[in-house]
Amino acid sequence: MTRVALSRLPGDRVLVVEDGAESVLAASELPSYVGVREPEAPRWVWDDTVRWYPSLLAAGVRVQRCHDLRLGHHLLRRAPAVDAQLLQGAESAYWDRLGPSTPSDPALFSVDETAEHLRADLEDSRQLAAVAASSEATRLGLLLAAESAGALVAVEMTYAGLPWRSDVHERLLADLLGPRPPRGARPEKLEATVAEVRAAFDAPGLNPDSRPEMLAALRRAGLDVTDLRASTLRAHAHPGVVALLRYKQLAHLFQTNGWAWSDQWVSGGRFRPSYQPAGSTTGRWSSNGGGALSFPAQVRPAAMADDGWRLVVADVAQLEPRVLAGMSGDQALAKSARGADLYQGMVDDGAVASRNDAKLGLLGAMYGATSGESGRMVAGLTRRYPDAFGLVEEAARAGERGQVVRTLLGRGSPALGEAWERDPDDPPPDADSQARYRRAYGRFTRNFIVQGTGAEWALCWIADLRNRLWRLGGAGSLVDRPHLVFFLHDEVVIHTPADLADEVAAEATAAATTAAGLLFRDLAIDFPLTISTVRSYAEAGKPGAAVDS
DNA sequence: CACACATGCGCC
DNA sequence: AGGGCGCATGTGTG
Repeated sequence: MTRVALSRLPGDRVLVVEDGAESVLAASELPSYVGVREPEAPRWVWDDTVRWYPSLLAAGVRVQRCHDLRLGHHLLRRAPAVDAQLLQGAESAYWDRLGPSTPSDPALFSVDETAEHLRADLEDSRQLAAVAASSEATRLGLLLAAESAGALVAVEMTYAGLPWRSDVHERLLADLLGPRPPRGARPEKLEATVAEVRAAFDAPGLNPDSRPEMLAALRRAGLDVTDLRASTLRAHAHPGVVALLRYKQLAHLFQTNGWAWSDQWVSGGRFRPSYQPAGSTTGRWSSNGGGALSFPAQVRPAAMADDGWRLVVADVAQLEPRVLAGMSGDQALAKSARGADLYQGMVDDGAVASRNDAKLGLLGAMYGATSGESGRMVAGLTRRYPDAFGLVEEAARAGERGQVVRTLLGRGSPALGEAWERDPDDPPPDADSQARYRRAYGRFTRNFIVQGTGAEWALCWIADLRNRLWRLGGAGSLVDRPHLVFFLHDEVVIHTPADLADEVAAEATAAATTAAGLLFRDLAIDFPLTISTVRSYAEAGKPGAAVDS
């Protein structure tokens, strides 16, 4: 496949390198240049998708495939199967240091003038050579392609935005909090809750946001608490606790997803958060603006499709347990995974008494629970599913020995010590705390292989789905046809003309099959989706939510 | 004054 | 003595 490397040059020019041939364009010519090449679908190679793609999209150019060198560099540098020496060369130290940029500030990442003008073609050659020389070239190649496709999706989703009805959002806020207050003031209903809390604890002037003040007030009232978590407070029957819990809930809504949040992240009828692919060490995405990945259920009613359009919401049932079954090749767990509910499958298989036990046991195994109900379930299930439980157990032991682990497609975990930086001023840790530290790292590596491989499955899923949605056709640009508008680890939302919703749902299912095949080949693991076609995101997943049309 | 950290909550 | 994140506030530090 043709690769075309794009690098920025001083003076708003772009260096284009294809098969060793160099040419120079003015930056303003780039959209038409890319647009005209795009039907042939070369792979565009660039430093960071966020630095190139938004302006192309704004000019109406949709890119089919790319290679994101920043993501690739960080991934390959830590991949156990890659000889990191092969990534060394001209400017490689800059690539090592490149941090993420954001759509609102794409230049933020540049460390100095040189980093602004890195040669994409040189780094691309090194990455290609490093992959080719690796013992896991095929898997790493797939991972790089999926990661880069994810970077395209991330920029496209910020560009398109999640359809947002500010009137619905404001009505919701007004109902719960009262009218929008002046800057710096609490809304009426929140202030009223503060008054209730003060009265209940006989503490005029109490600031419920102050931890020391609040703890003192609770103790004076005879409540023996050392923290203010909702779960702790709920255990105490005191009239003030009810008011305090309501205050905490409303205050969180006001502060996190209230008017100020809307001012900053909603524009033109769209919620446009910023996504950061591979923002977490496991390869999961994170979000560095707008809080996309902690988008609370409370405000989802405001996410509404345009008139004549629908939201197709698809999520994978028990993604990580299924991934564990696939990567461990555990036949018994794969059998329980055959169906819509893996946990129920374990019950039907006679492995556990209840669905809840199954869930506790599996989550416990993946997170490294050692005690409580969850820890107790793990022991019994280990005998039933030795390959699956053995795999995470071995990952934990490797971590405790100080070894790095890798995902199915070859992403490496950060090393012990790299995972959590130590303060050099701290006294050297004693044997006890060293052992604790190693066990904590073991829990991390245990979870890393499953969470990381789950992220890889999801990347393959959205990458294939993105292409399928484009092929579904329709005329016009990205936002005139079915397109992804939200992604949350194991769930996607597609905004689509209503008459295409059924086809979109079918493509989401087909893409899940593709992803399963890419990762697990012949080991047919089912990844059933829960799909809803709705007007409002809040209706998704509920029985009877389907829109008749 | 800016900054880092702790706490608590949201999501998976 | 269960993994990964982001965000807001208050508090303590330089």
